[in-house]
Amino acid sequence: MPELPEVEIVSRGLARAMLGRRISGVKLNRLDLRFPLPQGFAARLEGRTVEAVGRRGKYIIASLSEGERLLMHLGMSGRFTIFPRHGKASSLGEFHFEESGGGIHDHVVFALDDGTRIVYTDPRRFGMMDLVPAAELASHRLMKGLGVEPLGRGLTPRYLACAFDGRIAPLKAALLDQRLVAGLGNIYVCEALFRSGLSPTRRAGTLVKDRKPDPRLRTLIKEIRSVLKRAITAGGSTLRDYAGTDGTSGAYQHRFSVYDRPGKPCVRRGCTGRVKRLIQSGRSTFYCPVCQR
DNA sequence: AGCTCGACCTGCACGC
DNA sequence: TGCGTGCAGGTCGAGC
Repeated sequence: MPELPEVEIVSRGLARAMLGRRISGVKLNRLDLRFPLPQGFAARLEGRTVEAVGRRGKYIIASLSEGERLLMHLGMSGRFTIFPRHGKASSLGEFHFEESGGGIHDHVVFALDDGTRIVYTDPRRFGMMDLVPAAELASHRLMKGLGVEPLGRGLTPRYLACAFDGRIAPLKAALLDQRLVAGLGNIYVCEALFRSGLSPTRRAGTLVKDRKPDPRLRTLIKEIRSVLKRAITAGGSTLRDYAGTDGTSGAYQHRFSVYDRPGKPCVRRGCTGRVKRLIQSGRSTFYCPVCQR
């Protein structure tokens, strides 16, 4: 799935297509995504104007007229594709407008007043959508527990020291915990830890001394931001099914140092280690046991 | 409270 | 070719 960089790119793509547009119609092919779509979903969207599209963690939030907020998550395999009215230039290649949104996993289709269609496709249906009044967004059960934005001001060595203090969970697991930092996923945690020279198996609490941040936390934050920004610039990472809203693949997967490279030599200059794969809390971790400590 | 694991769902790559 | 197995970018909630 999409992690923060991929979600950010999708969010920008949606903003480009939807900003200032009125939703003229909504077609629901399936109501059962990760959670059932809320009552009256289509009717509550129709006629609303899109005033903003943004991201919080891995959630995309569209602000609609009359104070409605459309909350969306792509899960593992969710994807939005934008079909302009005269959709000939899309990188998806040739297609017919009438056929967009008719695929077996095309669950939701938004039609905009300028003829654009936006299709939500999600084979595994781990994604979700919900519609809530603006005033209730912050207290939404999926929003309220989210931690700081990794690219925002809130992520500081002091914050991480506070979050990690006393925790025996592996550093990898702590960074994947959306309640601490919102938006990191399996790929970019592996990559950021590699670049930081920190072992994913180290207990998170070992980077806190007397409630003060270990200097390596500053490096970790720097590398987290660096890897996320580079990935955004590269258009995200495409492993299987991620694509931007224009159907194009990302390119960051070609830049992985450790992710999905088990057995390959460590790319750090002078390091003789090989990338190792192990399972942590049910998910693959890739790292160099020699230079990550 | 913190942590791990199973469950959710489909598709694909692999080995036999 | 066909089938079984394991794996996949996430995260919620049960159970220890």
